[in-house]
Amino acid sequence: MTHPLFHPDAEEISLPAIFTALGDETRLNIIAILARNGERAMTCGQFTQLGSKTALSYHVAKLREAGVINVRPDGTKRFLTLRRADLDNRFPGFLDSVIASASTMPLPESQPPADPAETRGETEWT
Amino acid sequence: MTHPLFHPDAEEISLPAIFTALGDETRLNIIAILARNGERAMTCGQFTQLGSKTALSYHVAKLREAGVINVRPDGTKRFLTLRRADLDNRFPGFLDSVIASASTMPLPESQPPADPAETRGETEWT
DNA sequence: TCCTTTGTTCAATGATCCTTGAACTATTGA
DNA sequence: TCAATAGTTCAAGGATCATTGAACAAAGGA
Repeated sequence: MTHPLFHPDAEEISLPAIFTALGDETRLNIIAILARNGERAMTCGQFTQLGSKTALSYHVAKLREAGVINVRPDGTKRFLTLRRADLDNRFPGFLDSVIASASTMPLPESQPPADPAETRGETEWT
Repeated sequence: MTHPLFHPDAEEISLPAIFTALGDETRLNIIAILARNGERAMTCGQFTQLGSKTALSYHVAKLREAGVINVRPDGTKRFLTLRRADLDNRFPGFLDSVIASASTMPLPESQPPADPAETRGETEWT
């Protein structure tokens, strides 16, 4: 990456932008899977059930630009995490209720078990 | 109205549809104003600050079709209410967190004081 | 009855969205 | 150095979206 990936500052995250980002089934599923995975980071490659490589890249960018997730490049991979702290700080209770509601939705298919190498050392990332 | 207005059943309300409906500033403002007004119903005419007559009709229909609001025709008016019970039942805590978050957003302009005749007897409507 | 109020419908327009495949970049491992 | 991996970018496509003005419909009041 010549440019670092753009992430909005916490105080710039807007509610309509979040809703727009979550108003798509693929993206809502990404969030649901991320939440289900605890604090561990995940790579785009773990979401192939949800769409093509290109589509995922597109949707992940939307979530990032809306401020919902953080994307940290590492080698050829991108580690995705929910921006829990920022969202909780800005809209307390909102993310939890979204996750709780989203977890009642069926996922397209269960994900393959995570490769331990892919989540190593990711829990302390902010 | 030759047809009664379509409203999705409570169990048909989908999360992506709600997000899509709320992912527009005009519609989010409608919700914020409705919430701020307590349980009282409001008419489209009370939202003219948010857009043209035609635009409001469009956005109100979107919110209704997504299951976020109830629209009850009465004479030449339409009384709008949040579908609090249905949403709370289906996605507990979600609406409250949306309202709490949305209430931190500035509204385009303060609404004129409600005409008492317009809210008479509306609090028990479900 | 006629006029006003309130909101809907329609067609048109431009914008934005989502998906696709092909081509590309960057990094890693052999 | 060469090939594989992981993901991005681009252009094109069709679909949906939001806004506008003009015409319309339904109800209520004078």
